[in-house]
Amino acid sequence: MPELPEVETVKRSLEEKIKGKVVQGMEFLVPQVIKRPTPEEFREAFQGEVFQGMGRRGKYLLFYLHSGKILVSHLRMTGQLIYCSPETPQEKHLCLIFSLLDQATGETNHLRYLDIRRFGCFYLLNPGETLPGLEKLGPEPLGVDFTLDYLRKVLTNKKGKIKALLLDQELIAGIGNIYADETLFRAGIMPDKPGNALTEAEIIRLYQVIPQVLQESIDKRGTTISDYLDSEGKKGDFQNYLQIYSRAGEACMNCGNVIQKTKIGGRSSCFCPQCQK
DNA sequence: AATCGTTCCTGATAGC
DNA sequence: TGCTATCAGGAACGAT
Repeated sequence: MPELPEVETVKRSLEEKIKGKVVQGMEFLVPQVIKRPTPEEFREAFQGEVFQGMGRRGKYLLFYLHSGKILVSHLRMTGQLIYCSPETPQEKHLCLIFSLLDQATGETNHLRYLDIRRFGCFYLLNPGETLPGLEKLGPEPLGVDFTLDYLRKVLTNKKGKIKALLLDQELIAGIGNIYADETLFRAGIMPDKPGNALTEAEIIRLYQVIPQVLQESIDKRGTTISDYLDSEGKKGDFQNYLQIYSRAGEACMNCGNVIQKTKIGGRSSCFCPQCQK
């Protein structure tokens, strides 16, 4: 499932490929992934548009267009953005095709959106327009706004379970189930501990470990558990470095005890009862 | 205000 | 073999 490192990897693997390309046409095989405006208006608005560059905010991908409009994409669980030749056979779960023209060479390529579960979504925003989910995002955990003071303030304030707090995009942007489990294991904190029960030492450890895990995963080009691929169709590598996520029943690599699994906020959560307090 | 359950959706897997 | 049930889960939404 794409979280911050996976979305960042898609951005990095796609940006140079689409920069300067002209949108020649589009096909909507599963129009329901286009949330705003209507698919018809979406197609109309894209006439003659040029991709200028890309950005990322939390788990959202941003495509900056020549007109000043922004195409926003969220991959949710199983979304994939693939850059390929128009000759590539149509994939089973193909939802959208953008045909992109390179004016220098006259070549056309496809930017395709695939999504097995169809949870992903696209929005086309006019200049100055925003989305509730995007606007309310908390600070980027790899950015300067994510400070120890911020984390301390936001946690000591909350009675909810720390795992649920880490998944709350309004508190910190971009952490999903994989990296929530990984950070809590590395910080030695039980996932069901209330936010306001964390000690100062635990908050400091968490503050150090969050950017560390995310950056390590970006360096390994993300985690591929089942579906995630980058824009070249390549798997990530960080699944080989996971210490706790999806390892219930296995031995903890730190103490050797059996890794446990529980549900927190409706999400499966793996933890080591020995190493996490 | 905060927290909970439900919804969207398909595929892998378990159990009979 | 072939059926049904369960699970995977991000975020919007409604209910409490």
